[in-house]
Amino acid sequence: MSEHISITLNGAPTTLEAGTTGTALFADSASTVVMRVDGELWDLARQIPADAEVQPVSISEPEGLDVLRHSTAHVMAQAVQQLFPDAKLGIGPYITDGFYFDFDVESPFTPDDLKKIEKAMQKIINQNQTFEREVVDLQEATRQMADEPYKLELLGHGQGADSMAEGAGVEVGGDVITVYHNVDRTGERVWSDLCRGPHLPNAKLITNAFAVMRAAGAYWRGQESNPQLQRLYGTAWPTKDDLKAYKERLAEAERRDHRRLGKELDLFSFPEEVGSGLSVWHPKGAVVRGEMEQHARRRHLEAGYSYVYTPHISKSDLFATSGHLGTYAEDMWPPIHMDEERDEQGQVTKQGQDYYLKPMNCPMHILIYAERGRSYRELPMRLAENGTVYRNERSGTLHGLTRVRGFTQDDAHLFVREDQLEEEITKVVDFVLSLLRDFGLEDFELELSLRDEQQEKWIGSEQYWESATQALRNVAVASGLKYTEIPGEAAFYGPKIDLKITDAIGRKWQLSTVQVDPNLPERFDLEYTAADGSRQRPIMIHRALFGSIERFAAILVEHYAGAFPAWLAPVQVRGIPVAEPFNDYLAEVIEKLKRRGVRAELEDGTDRFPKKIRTASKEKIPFVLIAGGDDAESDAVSFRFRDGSQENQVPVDEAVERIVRTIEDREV
RNA sequence: GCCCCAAUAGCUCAGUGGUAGAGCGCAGUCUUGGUAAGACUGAGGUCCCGGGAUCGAUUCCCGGUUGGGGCUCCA
Repeated sequence: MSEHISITLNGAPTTLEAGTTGTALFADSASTVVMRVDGELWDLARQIPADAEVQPVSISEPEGLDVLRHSTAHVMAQAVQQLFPDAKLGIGPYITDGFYFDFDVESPFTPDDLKKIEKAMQKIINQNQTFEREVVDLQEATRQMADEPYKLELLGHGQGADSMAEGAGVEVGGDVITVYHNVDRTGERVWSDLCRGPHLPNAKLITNAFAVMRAAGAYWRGQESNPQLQRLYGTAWPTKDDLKAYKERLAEAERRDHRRLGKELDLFSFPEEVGSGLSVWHPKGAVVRGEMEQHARRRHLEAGYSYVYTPHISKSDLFATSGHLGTYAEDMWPPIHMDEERDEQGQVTKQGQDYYLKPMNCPMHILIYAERGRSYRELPMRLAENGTVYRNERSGTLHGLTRVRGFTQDDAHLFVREDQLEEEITKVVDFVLSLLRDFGLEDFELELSLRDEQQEKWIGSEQYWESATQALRNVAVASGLKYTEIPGEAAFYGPKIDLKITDAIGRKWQLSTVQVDPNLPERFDLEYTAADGSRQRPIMIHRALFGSIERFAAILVEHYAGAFPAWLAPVQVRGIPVAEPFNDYLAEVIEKLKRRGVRAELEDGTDRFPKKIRTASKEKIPFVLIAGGDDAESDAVSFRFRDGSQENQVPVDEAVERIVRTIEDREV
């Protein structure tokens, strides 16, 4: 005699016997790993309540993958504590493409340990362990976690428990406290963790499509003042093929890595003698960079920007006025102390001065504005500079060209009247997008950093915030791009819009930033004379487009995997004669191209023909021109393109035109 | 800055308590006839730097430099 309840299953009303679990309901769907009950993810083993709205969640959909990875993290932690009984548990959430788990252990994990852990995990998985959910009260949770100091802290015991670390939400954070037990075939609880869940019904769903990827240090709760734990990163996928595809994706990213390609293609380097995070650009890299700069420069001039040049170094007063020495000092290089004189006793007879390398260009541009009185007729005034700045980045943060200690910003500062703000912001964002598209980037996302409700944090008038925010929002909407608003992320003086791009293999990069700033004009007491003769204060817009030219070049290297479009390619054309007798014939063709401004060269070395083809191919040269008997007879050349395709006996003049046109049109 | 790992020829990397190797690249010679590696010969090394224990260190230990993976931070 059983009671029935009605529920909504996948949107359709249906009835069930009371007490039915998800396991029973979805018994014939092997890929279902959890269920969504009234919008929340539940373990299948839970009983479905009356009137619930229920949907199955498959292992291969995003939320199912999260669960798979979270459960794999539990299995890993179980394996670690099996092998290292003294290891204390930190947190173990799922992340993009995988998961991690933090441990407090005596000594860090070795590569050998990782293999052992993986093995132990496989053993556990093969045992068909299940995950059991237990709802407990604080007291019971405390009792069960008595040996886990970090878990106790999450439960609110100990210090610092009030500030929740990111990721801690997977441990606690629901309405109730739950502990998950790993239960073996005999029904015995073999491992437990404080955890919100949900989990897979059975560990065997992990199959063998998982891997422990690497070990790294990580601070407890992400705070430097906290103890450093050992973090193990892992990944898990529904099938072995998915895991293979993931590893292939990583391998592809490695092949495209700008540090690797930068060396292989002889673009740039970081000489140890120069110093950490400081790049030098070799001839080929300088071509790519130079083309980028040249093109951007032309576009800027067309858009009404004026280029300026400013020094790399300045007396401290400038950065005191700008406020950088107050708020940004930690990121600045230590000062150079100049001009101090002392007498024989070592007493200072002439006071010295501190000079700083500039961490930003804005103060310099402001000085240009402030050099003389300005009229409202001069605004907007758009000052642009490829300005090299130096920042004292912490050594551990440096990374290839993307995070360095000296880099060149394609920086611009726009001085505008308040009534011009909205229009100018619109123009700037449109300009940024249009220029980035010239470089073959298409996949953009915008991020609006706005103020929040805490009024006292923000300076400036209501009207100013209103119009600046509205301008940014309008332009975001009009762009048709995906955008998110982040309240509270604005600088204290103004909102900003950041632009992120996704490259050819799906990685996201933060590039351009447009920031509204009435604060620096205030600090430097900037003015212009308005139409009515009154003195007014301009508003500044900071804008970097590539962000850092070096970093942007690196992004392009990775985006194109080193195979630059012809207009950016260090070598655009290589002529390869089929055999030596055709050297002179081909040399003439190359000469014609050079006269048209094409970066073309003749390969007249002693390698044999196929070897020369291979070499050109490895250098990713866009056009290989080949000439042999058939070509010479008909006053033609043959194309070999980067993809291996070819086109034979193209008349020389046509070939030249085609190459020149491809470069001019910035085609691939 | 903190934790871990690494550093050997121009590059990628083997290797060793008794001062060192491969492939590619480079140079030379002989070659060169149609789309990803012709053959041979050769040059090239302060085994990152400094200190220590050792009869002896590129190898072991300590410190530093640079790079890498993370944490944190960010263009």
